[in-house]
Amino acid sequence: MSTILPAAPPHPLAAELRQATLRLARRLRLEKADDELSDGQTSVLAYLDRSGAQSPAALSAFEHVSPPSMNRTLNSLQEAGYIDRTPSPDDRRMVSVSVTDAGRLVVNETRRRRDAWLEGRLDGLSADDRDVLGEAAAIIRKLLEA
Amino acid sequence: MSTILPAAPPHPLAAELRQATLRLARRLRLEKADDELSDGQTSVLAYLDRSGAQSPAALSAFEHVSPPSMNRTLNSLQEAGYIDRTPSPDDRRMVSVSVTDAGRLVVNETRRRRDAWLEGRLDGLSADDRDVLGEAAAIIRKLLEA
DNA sequence: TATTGTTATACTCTATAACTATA
DNA sequence: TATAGTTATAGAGTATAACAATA
Repeated sequence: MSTILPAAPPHPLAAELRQATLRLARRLRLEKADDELSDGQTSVLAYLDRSGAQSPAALSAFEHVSPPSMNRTLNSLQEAGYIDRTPSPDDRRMVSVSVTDAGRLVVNETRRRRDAWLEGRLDGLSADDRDVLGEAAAIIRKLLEA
Repeated sequence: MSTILPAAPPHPLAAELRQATLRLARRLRLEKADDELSDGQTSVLAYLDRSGAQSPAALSAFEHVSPPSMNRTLNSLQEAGYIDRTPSPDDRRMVSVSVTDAGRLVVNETRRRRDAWLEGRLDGLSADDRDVLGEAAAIIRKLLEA
């Protein structure tokens, strides 16, 4: 019987989940609607679409990016016609950034492509495996909100 | 009874899994050992560590990056003392890139930090939920290899 | 001549610091 | 004077094209 075990990872779960998540995310990010859009632009557009209009400051905080860098990203997106900038009537220093219809189209197309790729892979799994993934997605959402 | 249903997503599973994965990956990537290292440098170092020595061409293919860009990344990593480049004795055009001990240290520290953050979140879950995540990680690995 | 890696050059993305407008 | 946003400038990261060394 083993008395003293060599130091083994106490929670291989974290390592497995980290690996699986980072690799799948990496693969998913390859699927995009508009190859002209950078990852940052894609991400900002998706965030604006699901959270509604936001200030540039809020966007730079969410993206962990400096205000000038976000400003540049917004310039590109506006030039492409994917977002609008409207000054606040109350405090004219503040700006509200919102997605245009064209922007929403790109966001949805990107989601569609990613889901299509993913569905292709999910089809090869058993119903049980798919159930597990569905439960896992819900648990991860809970974990992120904690 | 409903006869004609409005177009509903046939597989919400893909959408849920996509969202959960991208968000968790985003959060995990924030945890790094060396803030001086870019995401690309961090990724190359981790890949070299787990796959063993690789050619620059193999690395640029894996990272979906051009050979000159990878060359620049390797220059930075070599300057930092995290990798070695050794020409092949057989074919002297070819170079083998490998992680140094210092590089391995950084890789492991980054993994440790990400796992530590994740374990903190996993502790708040039930044993059942953790089991589901463990199974999901294995399924995702299978899915990526398919 | 083909291939592996690297250098040359230009462009995009990001950051810090300075500036403008509004409060 | 403080704050939200933007512009100025400079430093990384990336790409295409050209080059060097080896096969």
